[in-house]
Amino acid sequence: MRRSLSSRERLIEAARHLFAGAGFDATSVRAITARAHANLGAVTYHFGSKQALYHTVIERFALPLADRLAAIAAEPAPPLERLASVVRGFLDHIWSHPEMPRLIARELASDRPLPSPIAHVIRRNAEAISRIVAEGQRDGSIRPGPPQLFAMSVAGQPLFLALAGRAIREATGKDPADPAARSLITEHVVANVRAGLANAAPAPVAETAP
Amino acid sequence: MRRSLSSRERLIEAARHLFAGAGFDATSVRAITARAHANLGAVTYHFGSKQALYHTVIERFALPLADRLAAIAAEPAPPLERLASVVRGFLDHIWSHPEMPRLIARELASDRPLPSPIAHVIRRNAEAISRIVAEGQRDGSIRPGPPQLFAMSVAGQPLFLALAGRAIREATGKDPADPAARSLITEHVVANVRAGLANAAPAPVAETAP
DNA sequence: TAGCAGTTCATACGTTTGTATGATATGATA
DNA sequence: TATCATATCATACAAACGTATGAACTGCTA
Repeated sequence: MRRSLSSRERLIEAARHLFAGAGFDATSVRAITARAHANLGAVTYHFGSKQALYHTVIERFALPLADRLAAIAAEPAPPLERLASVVRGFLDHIWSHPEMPRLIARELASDRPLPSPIAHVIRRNAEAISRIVAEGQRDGSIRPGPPQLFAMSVAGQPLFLALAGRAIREATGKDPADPAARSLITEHVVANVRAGLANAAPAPVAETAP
Repeated sequence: MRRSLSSRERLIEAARHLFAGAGFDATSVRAITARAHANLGAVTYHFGSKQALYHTVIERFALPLADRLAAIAAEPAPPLERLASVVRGFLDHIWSHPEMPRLIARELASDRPLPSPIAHVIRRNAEAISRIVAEGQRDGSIRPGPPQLFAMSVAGQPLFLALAGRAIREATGKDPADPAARSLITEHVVANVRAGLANAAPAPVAETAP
């Protein structure tokens, strides 16, 4: 844990790592402060509670991701190309925030209400992707079906593949920390999403505007 | 909690529900025994420890799933059909064991070594699916690419869609507990996997044996 | 130098945790 | 009825937990 960072930042960094690895409940305030080289009271002082620190950790990755994907969704490219960009952006964001899929997975698995930043990012991304899919269905480039389910598949594949990094390492011998393996995985998911959504029949020519 | 079941079975049932909803660490032995209408000492008596009860819960769904998918994989059908059957079997198993994806997601997210029944079922399924994919690539019905990554996508989509049931309910208004919604989701995943793996070009005729 | 806000520190408190213990109850067998 | 393994029960215990408290330290401003 870098001593150069402020105590508050060190706490966030330590908490992110420990929450992702062991979950909220199995991570003690004592473990966090020890890893951050901070005093036991530091969490209460800087954040008020362990819960509040947890929410801070989540906001750190959730808000930028929502913004990033919204920007991609607004690009002036064909729907399938934009969806490929969404997948690339998603995975790129995950590679630089490896804790994200683990924290999200735990929250999705949980009975507790979703922390609001997570609920927010899921809602925004699902809507943005659904809109792209619907647009592609209108112009015939994407096959028919419920856009919301397509959206779950588009977002779910990057999330799950990252989450299963461990299993992938065992099954393929490739370490997802290695850039070559990362781009292999990225290209796989992009190709899979593209092939999964594309209209098999050559897209019928959309009626030209009068 | 049905009183008709043996105390041991009631403990497993209660534990499965609570572990899935709150995770291992946030579930207390007291909560389990209260839900099972059993005495506090019952977990120690019947299983030896909370950990051992957890492992019992996991084995209950992991072993049957591995057997089931292995049977499907051995069927004498074309590779793409067998993969569709794998997806259906996977989802069918999940619908009757809704706790499964939640428990698996938590384990995949965790730093701890995978409990052996989970590691076992992952390994067996990944191998079985990879073999089908490789076979399909040989006969030209499945597009080229690393079979292990295809396997992760095939298994990951049912798992993730089930895990995201909550988000799906919010986004689509459909409750995955409803059979109609279930078959909608099942058919979506089947179609998605099929389209994602199929060779876009018409399969080249395999050389006939001499 | 005095004062003060911001931060760090050691320590204490009341809960909750998983497990151990020994007494009691139950139901089949002798 | 006596015996015995199996099961249930109420308690006890030490450890770990999140948080609160008040003293000590820090660096800046008056």
